[in-house]
Amino acid sequence: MARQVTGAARRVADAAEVLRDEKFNARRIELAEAALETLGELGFARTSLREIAQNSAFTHGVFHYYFSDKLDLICCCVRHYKAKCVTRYDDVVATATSRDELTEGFLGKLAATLQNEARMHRLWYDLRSQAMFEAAFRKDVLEIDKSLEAMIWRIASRYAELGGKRPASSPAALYALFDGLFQSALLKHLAGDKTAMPELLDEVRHLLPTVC
Amino acid sequence: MARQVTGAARRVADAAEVLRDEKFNARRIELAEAALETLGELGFARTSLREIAQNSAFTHGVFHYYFSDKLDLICCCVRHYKAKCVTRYDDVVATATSRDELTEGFLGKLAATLQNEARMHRLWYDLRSQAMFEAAFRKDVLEIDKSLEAMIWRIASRYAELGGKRPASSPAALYALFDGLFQSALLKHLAGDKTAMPELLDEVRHLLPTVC
DNA sequence: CCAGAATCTTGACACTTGTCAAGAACGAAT
DNA sequence: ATTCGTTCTTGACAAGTGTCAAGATTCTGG
Repeated sequence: MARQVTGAARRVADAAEVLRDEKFNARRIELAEAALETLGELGFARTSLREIAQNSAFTHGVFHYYFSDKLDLICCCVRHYKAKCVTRYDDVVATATSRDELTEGFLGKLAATLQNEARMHRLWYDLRSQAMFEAAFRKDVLEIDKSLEAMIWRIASRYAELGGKRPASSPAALYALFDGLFQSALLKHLAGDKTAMPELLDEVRHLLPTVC
Repeated sequence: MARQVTGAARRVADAAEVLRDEKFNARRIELAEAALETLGELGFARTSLREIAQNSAFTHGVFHYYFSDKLDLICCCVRHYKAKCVTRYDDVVATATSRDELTEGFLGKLAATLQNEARMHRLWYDLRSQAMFEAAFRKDVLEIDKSLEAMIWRIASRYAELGGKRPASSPAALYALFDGLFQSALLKHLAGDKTAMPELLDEVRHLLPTVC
């Protein structure tokens, strides 16, 4: 019977495989991030593997080394997307000690993200609507929606708490309200409507006291 | 100089041209409706002219006879879409004489449309998100959004009026709220979540008194 | 230094796509 | 019946696409 691998040798071999897996996953994430850039630029409908490759450090064949197919890549993108934005307002929530402070902080971040991350947001709306057609995306998209709903709930809860109250509406309703206003503002903003931003901020400023 | 056409002959010629234009437009609408069927089935990303043709009485070449290109066809579809759904609840608004009656009527129609017209609604969300990428769609999509906002406003106004009140929120906020809840319910419904419908109806039932 | 494994590039294949134009089919006027 | 205009079909073209596999390149372990 062949000599068995010693415990130490086994641990070394295991560690090497774990490291290899980590490198593999890191590359998958790198490719997913490149894909998100292109998806954000062109949208789901017009994003090809060759187009993604052109905006990355690799050529189109590499995707088939790391992903079973294009759909697998896009699913990885959707899953990775979550980590990008569901804690956007948490520092405002954590540091605000008055309603005015929370309002101004929240509105400041809202304005910044609408202005500076418009592509990422429209990508989110694109992917979410694709999830209605593509079953493979739904679980992750629903999970992200849940996280975003929780994010809005943390803001609303804190705002209400600072006034000695509780939010008047459910998490689902508050998320629908703020997300819908943001989406509408984004479409107008992308259409070049200069009033989109001030109207959004104004609307949210007026709504916070009434719903929380 | 050649004899001029008589007034009667001119009128006949003009009438013929008007009739020809009407037939031409009627065919454009017919093609747009066929396209909407396929768009509803497959989504914008996966809808080709050949696919549309297969689900119509024509072959792919006919689209280039009536439309300058595929984008022109899709724009016609978006414009035509408007006529389909922005008066969905008007008869409920017109006939209800109490808040309970309006609520039950509205919820009934909401349930029916979520159940029976799910594809049309996901198409709307698809087209609206495509409008963020494709400038040619934006004007029409913003117009449809305006009409839908007005539709929700008519319901909310009437509901408030039946209680001797006025809505507590703006048209934009109410539309964002109800549209967002509906969109979320649609995604869950399409994902096979049986609780989507009852949760939506319950949420709306609870919200109406608080926002109107 | 070398062998083998891992990683990536290249190029081909089959297929799809939008667009275009020739011409077939149809309808209307004479 | 014929001619002309309208409408539609057919088929081709160029370009793009996802996928696959051969092989080039790089890295690692012995």
